[in-house]
Amino acid sequence: MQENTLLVLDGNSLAHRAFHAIPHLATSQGLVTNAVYGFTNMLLKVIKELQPGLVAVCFDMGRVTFRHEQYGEYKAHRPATPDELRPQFPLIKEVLAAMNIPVLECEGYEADDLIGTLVSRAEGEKIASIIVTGDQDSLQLVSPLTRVLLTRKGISELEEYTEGRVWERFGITPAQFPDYKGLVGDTSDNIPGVPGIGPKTARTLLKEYGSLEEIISRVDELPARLRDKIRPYREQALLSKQLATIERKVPLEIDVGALRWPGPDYNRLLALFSRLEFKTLIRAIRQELGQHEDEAGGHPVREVETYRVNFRHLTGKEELCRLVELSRQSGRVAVALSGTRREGIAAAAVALKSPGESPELSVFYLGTESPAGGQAALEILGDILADPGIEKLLHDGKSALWLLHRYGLTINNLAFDTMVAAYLLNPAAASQELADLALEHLKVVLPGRGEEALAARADAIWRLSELLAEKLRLAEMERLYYEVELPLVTVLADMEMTGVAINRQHLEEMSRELEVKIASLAEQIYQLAGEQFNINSTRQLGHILFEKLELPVIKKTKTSYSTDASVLEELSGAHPIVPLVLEYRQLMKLKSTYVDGLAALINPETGRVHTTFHQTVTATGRLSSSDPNLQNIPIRLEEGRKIRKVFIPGREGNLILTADYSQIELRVLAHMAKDPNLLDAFRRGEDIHTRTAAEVFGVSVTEVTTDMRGRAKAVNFGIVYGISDFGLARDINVSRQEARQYIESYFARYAGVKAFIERTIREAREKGYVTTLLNRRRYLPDLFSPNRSVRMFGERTAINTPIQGSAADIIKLAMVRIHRELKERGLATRMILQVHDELIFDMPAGEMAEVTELVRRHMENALVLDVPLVVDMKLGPNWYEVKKI
DNA sequence: TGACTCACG
DNA sequence: ACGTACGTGAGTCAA
Repeated sequence: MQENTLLVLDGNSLAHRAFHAIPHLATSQGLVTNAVYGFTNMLLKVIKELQPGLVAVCFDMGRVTFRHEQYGEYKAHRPATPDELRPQFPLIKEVLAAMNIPVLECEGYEADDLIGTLVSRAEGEKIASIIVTGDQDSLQLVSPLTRVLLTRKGISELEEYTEGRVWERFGITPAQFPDYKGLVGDTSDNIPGVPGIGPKTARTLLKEYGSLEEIISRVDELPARLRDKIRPYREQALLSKQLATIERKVPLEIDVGALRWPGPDYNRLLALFSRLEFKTLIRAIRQELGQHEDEAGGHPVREVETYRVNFRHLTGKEELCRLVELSRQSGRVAVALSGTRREGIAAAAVALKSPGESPELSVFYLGTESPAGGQAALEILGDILADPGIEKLLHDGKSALWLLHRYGLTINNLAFDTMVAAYLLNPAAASQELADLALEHLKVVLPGRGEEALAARADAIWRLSELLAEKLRLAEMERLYYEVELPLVTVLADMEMTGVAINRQHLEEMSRELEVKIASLAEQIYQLAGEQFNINSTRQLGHILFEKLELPVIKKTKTSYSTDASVLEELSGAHPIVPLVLEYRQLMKLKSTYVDGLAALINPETGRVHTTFHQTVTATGRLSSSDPNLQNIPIRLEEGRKIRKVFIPGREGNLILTADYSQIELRVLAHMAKDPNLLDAFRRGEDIHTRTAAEVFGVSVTEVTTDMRGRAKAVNFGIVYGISDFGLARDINVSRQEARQYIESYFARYAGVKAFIERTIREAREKGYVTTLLNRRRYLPDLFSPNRSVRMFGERTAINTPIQGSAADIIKLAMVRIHRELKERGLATRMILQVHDELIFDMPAGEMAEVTELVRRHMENALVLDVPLVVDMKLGPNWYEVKKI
């Protein structure tokens, strides 16, 4: 700690910098926070680096300062503070209050003057100062005891100015800054200076004469050219200097000693950050606090209210049996597990309510690994979890199911999952971790490790369940939660555990074949390039194509030449190396991601891949899949499509059944928009793209060419994505004007769709969010961005999310019902994958009639829309050779 | 870790 | 004069 260092920040200057440096940031409720975030981030960073003993932040106050009295035009052309920034100042001051950092303001003075006054006083007491600002004017305050950190492009990069550095950079001493400004002026502050005198002349003059006053008193010595420039503007120059001079004697009552910094009020800070949804900052603070607590013999941070709960560590058989009793009496338990999928369950904590007891909520800890009673603890846990008469509340129930899986244990009656509930309340949140939810909703910091941490988690799950259940009710998402998302947790767990069988021999064969092809392509590419290089490196490839071979540059990326497929396709005819690179890329992708990547994830025990489905990741309500991602297995190009041959049924005599919704998103659109033309097309069972082509091109359905249909298909896609002429033009390779025409004639023929789009955006602006058919919600803070392109992005999202999200609602509802009926009927067919509009099953051939009927019935009737939902089914010995049935 | 590229719906 | 299609995850390079 630098006990005798004073850190002073220019609040106004830094807030402005942060506002312009941080692209856009807002809470889920639309509160704009970019400047607060940027400012806070920077503040925490400098404090951490500099460890100052004294801290203050200065702000401007009052529109009129003493400088305006000296010169009415001072800062006359300064643009008004943006509307998005102004309300962020009080928030910044709240952050400072929570940080225990004094805010200094004085009527009629600018932040600079307060800073000047503070550092002058500090110097008087031999205290070193560091000024952080984005304003060059402060450089005049640099001295042997005072340094300035100036923000450089953005806000987090700071450049340190000592006396030496000021001289190097500007060729003047810090004290000469006002003189310099007096000559050169400053357009941003509307300080006039002397017309015709630029930085170079000013520097030379100051080097020779030292000060502006000296220059003026000896103006006759100057060469005629300069003399005539300066003489008529003597008064203006002196006034300019006066305006640029920082006042160091502001009548501040505060003493430098009073700025001694006691450190932050962590509780207040965390509560504020959770209100502002600064997740990363919260995590950083929690981590820092964790470190402090771990320091042996160090001082635990007492002012932080880490959440502590009383709990009982159960060991004896009797006590454990008693827990089952208590759980039954309670009727519901919140359970937190610790451990990993590799190593198993290490411990569990159970929270339950004992009527009449005080406190009502009791928490129990069970060590499942301890030699004494570990086995018994696990059995007791298993009994409680399996008992359908006891409601289970968990955070991330699917992970818990996986942890229990190896012990042959499961959960019956999963009554609440806080992770999934929080996701519905704000699907765009960066994290749904329990610690973050506890902070956001319960305003407590969960402890990091140990028995008390697990106990606190169980307790928090109980409290969050009650809180989030009420929030779901208020948001009218109870049906979506209890009928779809919550039961889906178990469905997804079953799908993951079943896994997908893989033909490993076939996969290895493909790997060898690809290896040979890739090596041969690489050889040919090196030949044509005249050297060996890494074809995978876009930088090296760019060098070869655009520098060595001098091919025309079509497109640039932020950092260099673009070499993506669209560029290479355009260059295909220009040099024989280009098509080879395209083919190399394609095969390389297949080998590394799909062939070798997939092989690496085959579980040696089951011979299958067990993907993870993520239920709380996407902003729209879709699922995602990882490790491996089985939702992006190639299909569009034949070479890649062959990968699907390795996805096989898990048992002899089984088949792969696929069932996909036909045009589900356009059907959802037809239903939501109630457009007569679109409704009619689907009710008649027409080919939707052909019909659209006929409408847009004004021909009869029989006259539609392949090309017309292709364009119409792109228009239909575009509508769903929130269309733009630019995007459409790029996609189908026509002029922007032509794309514009297609869109116009589309909207002329489908006026209901146009009205739907306008209505959706309007409602989104009014409410701040959009909803799906089952009332799934997505907040759209982008709609309120001051940045036009961000705002338009928000508008496209407003269109796409209800459509994409409603399709997700529908297929999830179908999945829950299909899973339930397969189970009820005791069928051996297993649902193994979901790919957004498609379900894939591993099915005994003998169950075909029953299962196809069941699947179709649930998928087509998941929701009743104004148009029929149509499902296409395919059957085969693997995922490649499936034939329509 | 971010940028780039590319696979899917 | 901008800068754009919506939603994901994985592999690779290069700092």
